[in-house]
Amino acid sequence: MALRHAVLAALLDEELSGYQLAKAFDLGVANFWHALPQQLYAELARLEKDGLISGREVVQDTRPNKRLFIVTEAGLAELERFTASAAKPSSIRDDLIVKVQAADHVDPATLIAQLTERAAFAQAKVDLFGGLLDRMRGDRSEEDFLRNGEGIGPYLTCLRGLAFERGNLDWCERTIAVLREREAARATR
Amino acid sequence: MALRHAVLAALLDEELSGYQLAKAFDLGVANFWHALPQQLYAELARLEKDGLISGREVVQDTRPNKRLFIVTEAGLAELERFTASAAKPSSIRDDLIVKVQAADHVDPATLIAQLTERAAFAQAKVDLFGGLLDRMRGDRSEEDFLRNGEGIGPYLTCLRGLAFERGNLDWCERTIAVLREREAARATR
DNA sequence: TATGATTAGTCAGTTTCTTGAGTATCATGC
DNA sequence: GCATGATACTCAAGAAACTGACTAATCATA
Repeated sequence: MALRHAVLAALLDEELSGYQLAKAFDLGVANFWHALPQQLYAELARLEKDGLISGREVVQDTRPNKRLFIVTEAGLAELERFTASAAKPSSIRDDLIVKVQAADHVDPATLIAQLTERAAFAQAKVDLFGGLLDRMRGDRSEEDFLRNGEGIGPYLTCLRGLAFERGNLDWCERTIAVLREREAARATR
Repeated sequence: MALRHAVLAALLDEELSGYQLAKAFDLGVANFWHALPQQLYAELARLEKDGLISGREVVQDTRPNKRLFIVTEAGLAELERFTASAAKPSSIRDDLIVKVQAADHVDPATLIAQLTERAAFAQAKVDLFGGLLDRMRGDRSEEDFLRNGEGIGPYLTCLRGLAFERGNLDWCERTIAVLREREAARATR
């Protein structure tokens, strides 16, 4: 039951529709969780049923109507309770790392192609997160913003996302370089 | 079906029992995947049924008997196929980051406690991975080992694990510092 | 004027992961 | 001499996540 709390946390700062939430949780801005639209709509229904969020219908004439959700008092209390509960340690779960684990038994060129693709993806995320941080910070310095600003939660999680993707990028580049060097060494042997 | 390939990759370098695998995939050395014993035993059974690994009974007199598994030719081919298939981008999924996302609405002291705990955990992992890397590398330099050594797959994945935990550690410490400073600023206001 | 993309969602089915309990033997420490 | 923990594994049930298909309107573009 952690998606539950991720949704609550996302709805704290803005009133969002299921559709908007889905965009945020899809590959993109979701630097602190990931989920598919189906999961989110289901979770929103459960959260509303349990009184942790409340939705209001917004009638639109040019677009289909939508429902916007906000966190209730009960929802905030639930988040507070969640925050105090023990967190399980996060661990990496990544196809690409599994592939590299098998590096000694598998075609290096294939691996390099995969790593290159991932590096590009990571770079795009780094740029995206960089931009998001700039926007949140406005014209203030990071130190000033974090000391005195409002809404630092999203900023801090975005910082983690940025560092994570930088880590991905560095590792991909390093690994590509290693594999290339070994290929070159093998060719001249 | 990625646990499947994670198990195959883990069995490439050593012949392991389900129990040993479980230890590796539990909180500990599993720097490239995570799974519980029940999942692993089930996956091993499936893999053997599909002919991707083969097990042999080892009779022990002081301990319960065990079955050791190795990857078959078919298993290696399956890994090769997997390596060439598209990898889905990995994303973070972490309770603690959800909690920090809600930082503006939640008790800072609770958050700091959680972050401190996680920082200690991350530090332990950093130490563990550092030691593992030393052992794999032996007396060679990292450059030399990665250029000419054998079994660099596990080394490279361990490097990613190390960087990831360093990232966790840095972020926890930074976030704790920010929360403390804001607490102090609030107290004097 | 089709074609595809975007907004806004729903439904069904399957796989994967987690929780919890249980079995059995042997070694170690108090 | 009895509790604790390690080795080695199994079974069942439930929660969470993923796959894939589907409705229905509007807007952009070629």
